[in-house]
Amino acid sequence: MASDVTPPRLPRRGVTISDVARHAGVAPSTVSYALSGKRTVSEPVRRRIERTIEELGYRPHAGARALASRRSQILALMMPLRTGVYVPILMEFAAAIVTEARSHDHDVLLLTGESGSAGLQRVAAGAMADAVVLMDVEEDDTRVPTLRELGRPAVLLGLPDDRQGLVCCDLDWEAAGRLAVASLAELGHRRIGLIGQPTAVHERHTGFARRFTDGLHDEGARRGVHTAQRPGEATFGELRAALDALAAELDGLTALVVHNEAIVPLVLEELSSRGVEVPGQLSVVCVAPQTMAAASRLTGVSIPVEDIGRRAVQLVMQQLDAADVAPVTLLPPRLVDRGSTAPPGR
Amino acid sequence: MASDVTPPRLPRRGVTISDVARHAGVAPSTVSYALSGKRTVSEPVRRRIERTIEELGYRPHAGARALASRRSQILALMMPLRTGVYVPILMEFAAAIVTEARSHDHDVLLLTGESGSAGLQRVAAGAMADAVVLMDVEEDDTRVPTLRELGRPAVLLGLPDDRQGLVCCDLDWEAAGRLAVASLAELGHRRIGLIGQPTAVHERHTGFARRFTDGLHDEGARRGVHTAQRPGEATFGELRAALDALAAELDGLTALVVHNEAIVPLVLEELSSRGVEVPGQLSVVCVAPQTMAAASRLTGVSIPVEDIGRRAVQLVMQQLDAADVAPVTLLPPRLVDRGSTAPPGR
DNA sequence: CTGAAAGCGCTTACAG
DNA sequence: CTGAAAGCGCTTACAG
Repeated sequence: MASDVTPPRLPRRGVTISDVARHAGVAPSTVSYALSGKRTVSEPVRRRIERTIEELGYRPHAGARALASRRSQILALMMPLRTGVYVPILMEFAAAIVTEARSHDHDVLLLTGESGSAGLQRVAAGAMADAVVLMDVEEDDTRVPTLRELGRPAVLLGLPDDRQGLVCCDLDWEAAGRLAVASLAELGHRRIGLIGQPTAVHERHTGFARRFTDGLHDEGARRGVHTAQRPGEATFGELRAALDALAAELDGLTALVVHNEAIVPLVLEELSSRGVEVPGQLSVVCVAPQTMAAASRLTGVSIPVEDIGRRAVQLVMQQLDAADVAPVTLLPPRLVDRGSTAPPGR
Repeated sequence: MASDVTPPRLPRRGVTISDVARHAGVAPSTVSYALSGKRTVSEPVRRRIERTIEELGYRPHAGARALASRRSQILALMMPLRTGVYVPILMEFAAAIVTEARSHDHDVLLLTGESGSAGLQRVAAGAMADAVVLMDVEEDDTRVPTLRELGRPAVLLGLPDDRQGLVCCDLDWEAAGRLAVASLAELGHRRIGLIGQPTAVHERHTGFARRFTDGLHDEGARRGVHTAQRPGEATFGELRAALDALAAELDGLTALVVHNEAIVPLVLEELSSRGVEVPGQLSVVCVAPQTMAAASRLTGVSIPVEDIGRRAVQLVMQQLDAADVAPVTLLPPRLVDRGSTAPPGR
């Protein structure tokens, strides 16, 4: 154990704002104002302070700042890791949220696991976080009542049934479902199948899945188009069964909508191994993030993951700035044509 | 805009430790000691305090605590999102780290993006985090010098070339490579192909990929076994080319090692569509987390993601407790037989 | 076993 | 345009 890393490395007393003030020949308050810009500071003084900060390597103590200003500059991100969710999308959300938060001078605290309400309580009531963003919100989400009690600025990614007093942000999933069907219907398709989210996601009553299928079926009904759906599970066997079931239910299926990121590559492979030409024999529309490689060959309703994440942070920052905020922000879906749809019939 | 959510919701002056003290008829310090356990508090007093805390819904102010105690109870997790990394593993690490951190009464601050050294600086020098865990460490990682300067407790997941004074934790990737070859060699295989990490990962000089291949080839050489490798990219076309190239280079290939999580399902599908029986005609060993569904049909060298993540946090906590810590902790790989290997020859 | 007090390092009215 | 001072809400020696 002779080679062990000698540890403590005590938080060596850092440079404080008073040190900076002394070296620059000003009062600590002036340093503070120079840093925050909340009061005008004369050019020469400001320059002197900036130079001193640089020289001494001064960094404001986060805790002290939080205590005095009543702002931690921390945003809590609750990201439950539930079965059936497509993890890369979660990470893309997280990255967008971190990036946008940083641009508002905030850091992001990551809460995972099932701690739900307890985590919210600890982090918000203890003033560890100024605000919170909740991901993967269910229709009847247990975190909602807690969130309301806390009375902290928050944004939910998703729409719970009871959203009184809360701010929500999401893709307009119903419009996405409509768009998928409408784009195919206008090409002349009359029998459209959907491979959707895994059963686990539906059973959990995650709103987006239901809103998407509602939009899709409703638009189909409005246009006299036959639609049918099967859940998408992540094995070839189940995928094959689902495709066969759709073909059987919709005799003469000419178009397929895939709302399941994990399955897109499998669908492509399966169709090609069956010798089904896309779009010659079957039109395919997928619902996936713009960034997803496997989806790059398919016409799709793109999920603007980065936009949603950034917007969520903006909404939370506006609340911190005491601005009025719309209770529901739904981002419109966009259809990106990548050539995998065509009029039906060979 | 009449329906807008009325915002500010000012951080309504919370209950403080003095409030609790007054209501319980004790000094604030006694409340503090009752909470921290750093001093004995008589049973009746402790009970009174606990009841009062419950009644008033008291939560210590994180910033005040950090300022007074010089501990933020926050662990920073640097998770660069680089191309070629398998995102679900990152999330599994993150989840394990959050869970273990919570069990040590710490929360996790998430740093992504390329902020590298700047992020470290801000978070550690500003006392926002007590310690840091770095993921996806490269052999010549630019964050290493900064980390050393900061002198904060830290653990690197991975082994940089220069690790003087640093604490590292990882799977023993070289042993994993040896184990994969040894297990096949002992069955009698003499020509073993490897589908490895994507080119992007190798080019970045991420140490684990090189250590794995070094171990694999070296063990092969020691045993007089022919080995060859190709990078694994995420499309069927490239996978087919790689398999063909391996078969050509190792005429009479009887075993395949797959060290690429994203590709495991594709490999299985491709082999089955080629009519190759596993393990009858080809033995397959994959290197993947135990939790990965697609790998559940293959004999594998399992990556103990959760163990590594938890251990990393333990190592960082030991440093915070001023304990001596081994500079390098390598977790041994484990072979899990799931029946996809057999002696060669039909 | 418990209390009174100093101090952690900032921000922000209050003065000038 | 700038300074002196109070205060944010805790923890931890110092006393008893």
